[in-house]
Amino acid sequence: MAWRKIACSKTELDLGVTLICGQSFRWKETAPGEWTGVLKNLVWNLKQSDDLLFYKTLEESPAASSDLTQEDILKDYFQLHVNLSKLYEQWSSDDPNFKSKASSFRGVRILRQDPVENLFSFICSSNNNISRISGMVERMCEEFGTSLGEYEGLHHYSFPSIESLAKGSVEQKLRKLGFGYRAKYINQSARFIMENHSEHWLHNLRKLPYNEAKSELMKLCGVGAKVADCVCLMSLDKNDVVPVDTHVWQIAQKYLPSLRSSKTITPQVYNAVGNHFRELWGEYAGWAHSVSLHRIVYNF
DNA sequence: AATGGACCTCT
DNA sequence: GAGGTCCAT
Repeated sequence: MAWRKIACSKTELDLGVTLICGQSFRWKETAPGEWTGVLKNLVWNLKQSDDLLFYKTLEESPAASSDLTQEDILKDYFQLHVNLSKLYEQWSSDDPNFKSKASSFRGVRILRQDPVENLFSFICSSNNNISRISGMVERMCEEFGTSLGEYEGLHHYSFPSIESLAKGSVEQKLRKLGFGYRAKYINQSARFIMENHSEHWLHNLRKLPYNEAKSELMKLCGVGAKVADCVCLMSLDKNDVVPVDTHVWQIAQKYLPSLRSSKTITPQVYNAVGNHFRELWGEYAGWAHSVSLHRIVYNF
């Protein structure tokens, strides 16, 4: 199948960074400058030039998956309607640190992910690192997802349904797959959602204001403030949310000396840090956070 | 409301 | 000890 293309500047989207920086854990660089992953139950291949985004899929969109064209699916996933260059200008003028340390890392965007994949992937993220999380998510999809076919020797699977993660045997199976104590969190959260809500409940949280969506998420086992914020930002359209991890906290302490007295991230500290960056960076603060705080990048 | 320890597995 | 959460003080 031939490559198709969308006009898209590399300064608006840097595929390599955006796909593997710890938002989604399912994209692989299958050839230099070429990434393969699953989106909307299709296997995609992506690459880019300075001003074009190229894509192809293993199959045409199944009829069931609707009126969205593949171009629409990608535009939505990468949120291409958001003018990133303009945001970089705003963050640079509002924050000298952003300007000097982060503004040259162009094209880092927040993906608009599926809330189910986003939630269950991030339940895996506690005390963990990107490469191990990626392996865990892959094994979870292989075990509980459905096959989407083979592409260049690699098998691909859908992300498991909540229903499939709610079954009784899931915790034990996940433990065998190396999930450790997170196995229970995943199974219990899935079960809680199926018993109290439905498969679509997570999607519908998009309609709620940030605070309500967050507190709903935090009722789930294994979902604290940080994971809930990641889900709000990365799949529930809460663009101004800044998830506070230990790294963000360390940096914030340099700007908010009052926080230094605290030994750990208490709820109060958590909110103070989040609010600080939200006020500093504005409506798309969570996006600025993804640019500045991606490990390698920000070294104050 | 804040603190300390435990939790799986891997580095 | 780790990009976090839970549970007990």
